[in-house]
Formats: sequence, structure tokens, C-alpha cells
Amino acid sequence: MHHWLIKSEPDVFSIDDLARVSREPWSGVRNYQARNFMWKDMKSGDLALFYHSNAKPPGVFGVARVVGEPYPDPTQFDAASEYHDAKSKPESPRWWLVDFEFVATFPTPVTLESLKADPVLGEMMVCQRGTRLSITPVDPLHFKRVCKFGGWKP
DNA sequence: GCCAACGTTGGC
DNA sequence: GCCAACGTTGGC
Repeated sequence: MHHWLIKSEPDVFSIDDLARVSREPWSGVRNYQARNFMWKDMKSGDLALFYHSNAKPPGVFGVARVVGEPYPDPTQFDAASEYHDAKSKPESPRWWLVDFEFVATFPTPVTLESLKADPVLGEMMVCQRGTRLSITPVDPLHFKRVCKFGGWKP
């Protein structure tokens, strides 16, 4: 099993929104590296830290789980969508996604500040300056430690 | 609101 | 295929 960190702007879609809908297609990812993670590396059942970006404060607010198999992001073919990609053809879709389901909201959110303050968690990609990737792999030990900081048992 | 970092675009 | 210009991300 692989572990991940997925970023979302809470003004757009927060961990509370995920809890409400319980399952959500992770649409709108338009970065090849992030796409490849969803397309090739994520397996149903993988756990992901749910990170709030552009938030006050930014940090990990809960956990989500990959559910089902990857499939083409429907928004790429939707001319009305802000994620529409005219260059992508249905016979060879450019953008793929997976669904995530809600697992847990942390009793204690783990802020970016506290991640950076920890010598171990400071190594996480999300702590590195200039890392804008919206999906990153997470070391299993880092994953466990973040959950521990969040007051939640996997 | 600022701006550093980085991905993408497009002229050549 | 290079690289400058531009757009976006996202912390601060």
C-alpha cells in the first residue's frame, strides 16, 4: 500500500465537504506528475493525508482513501468546465483521476508550521520550498507520525 | 498583496 | 531544442 498527500483549497473543497459527500472524484488535476500518481501508482485502499492549502492555517486536516480504479476526468471534455482541455480527445484522454472517500477528520489538525518544526516530518515534500505538486507520495513512517500528531489512529 | 518557485507556451 | 515570457501556486 502507498501513502499520499493530497492538497485542496478548503474554500473550494475541504475535509468537511468530503465528509458530507463521502466520496468525491478528484477532478481538475492538470499536472502530469500528479496525474501519473493517480493513473499508475494509486491503488484502491491507499490512504492519503488531506491537506488544506491557501488556508489559515495550512496543514493536514484529515485522511482520505482511494476508492476504485482510475478513469478519465470527465471535466476535460466539458466545454463549460474551467478544467476543459480542448486538446484532449475521448479516444485518448489526457487527464485521469481516482475517487477519494472520507476516512477521518483529525481531532487536532497538523499545521504546516508544526510539520516544519518536526525534524522528521520536515523532510516531507510538502515542507520543501517551492513544492507546488498537488499530490505527493508520503513515506509510511511520516504518514503514521502525522496521524499520531493529529490524534488519530489509522 | 507580494513574490519565489516552477510548469507551460511559443517564437525562433 | 532552446529559452524568455507568462501564468499559476501557495506560503507569508
